[in-house]
Amino acid sequence: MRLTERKIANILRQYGYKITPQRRLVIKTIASSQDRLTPIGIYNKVHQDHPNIGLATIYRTLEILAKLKLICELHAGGSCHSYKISAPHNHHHLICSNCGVVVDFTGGELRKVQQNLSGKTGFRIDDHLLEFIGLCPACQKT
Amino acid sequence: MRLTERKIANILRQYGYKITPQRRLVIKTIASSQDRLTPIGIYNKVHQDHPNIGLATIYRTLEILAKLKLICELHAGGSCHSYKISAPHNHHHLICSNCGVVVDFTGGELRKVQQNLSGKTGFRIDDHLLEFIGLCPACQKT
DNA sequence: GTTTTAGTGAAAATAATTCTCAATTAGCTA
DNA sequence: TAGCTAATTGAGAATTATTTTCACTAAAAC
Repeated sequence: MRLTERKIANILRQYGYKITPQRRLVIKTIASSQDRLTPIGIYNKVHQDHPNIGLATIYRTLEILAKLKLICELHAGGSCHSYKISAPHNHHHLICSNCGVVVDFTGGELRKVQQNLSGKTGFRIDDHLLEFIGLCPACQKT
Repeated sequence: MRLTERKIANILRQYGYKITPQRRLVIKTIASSQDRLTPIGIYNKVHQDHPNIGLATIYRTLEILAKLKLICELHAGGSCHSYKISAPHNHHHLICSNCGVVVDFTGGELRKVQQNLSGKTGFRIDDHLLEFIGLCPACQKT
């Protein structure tokens, strides 16, 4: 079920987007990173080997990938606007505030909370955001 | 337990910050708003009656209030960098994606999840972020 | 009231993001 | 395989968001 570069490319194609070398590079970079990456972080990584990719292209690609939910945006721990590859539906994130590593975990625990909340408030709840922040085992030692 | 303008002023004083008219205005504006407000949103509101307050002062004040956890930053539903007054510890937010109204709710449901996650991953978990996003009753009708 | 030091506005500086447009190219069609 | 067409690109300009600088002001302690 894990999203690979190839699967993402196929999905993009399905939606009518062209598969350009630049888009491949962005996807590969995100898919192969353990950490969350900012637009400029991605730019810097890609730029090393492909110095004439433009920053605007990074932003444009991220916009598409986020819209199709192929990547997700992380918020906790200071840095909004950083991204990682999506994991299967209903997953959340555990982020190391020191090294930035992101661990996915799944959990339907929120369904009950959500129903309860919806009943009490009358809101129609569409989505939620759950992130934990802390220190990974390696960073605790140092 | 609710944070009033006066309580916030006292806390600021305790921490050695001066209570200036500008800070009062920012605090009053946030404390009296049902919605989340962006820095510029706050600036615009305050600016109407007090045209010579500077935007930098808004940013500086928000920084202090956030550091002392007297306001909290909201993320879900597109607009990062918006703020509302803090509610008691262990509260989370339910946000209307249409009108921006924010409802606080409390819930210790996450304690178990957190312990479990900590046990499994070895992370030392320090904090978390939980927000629900949807449509409030009023906005569902229109 | 005086003093001290933090806080202020205004403008400049920096950072982040989006837009514009001419040139290029992916992917279809013959 | 070559040609066509619309989507995509890079470069830089434009816009927006945020932070810094600095001379001046004012809050709070005495």
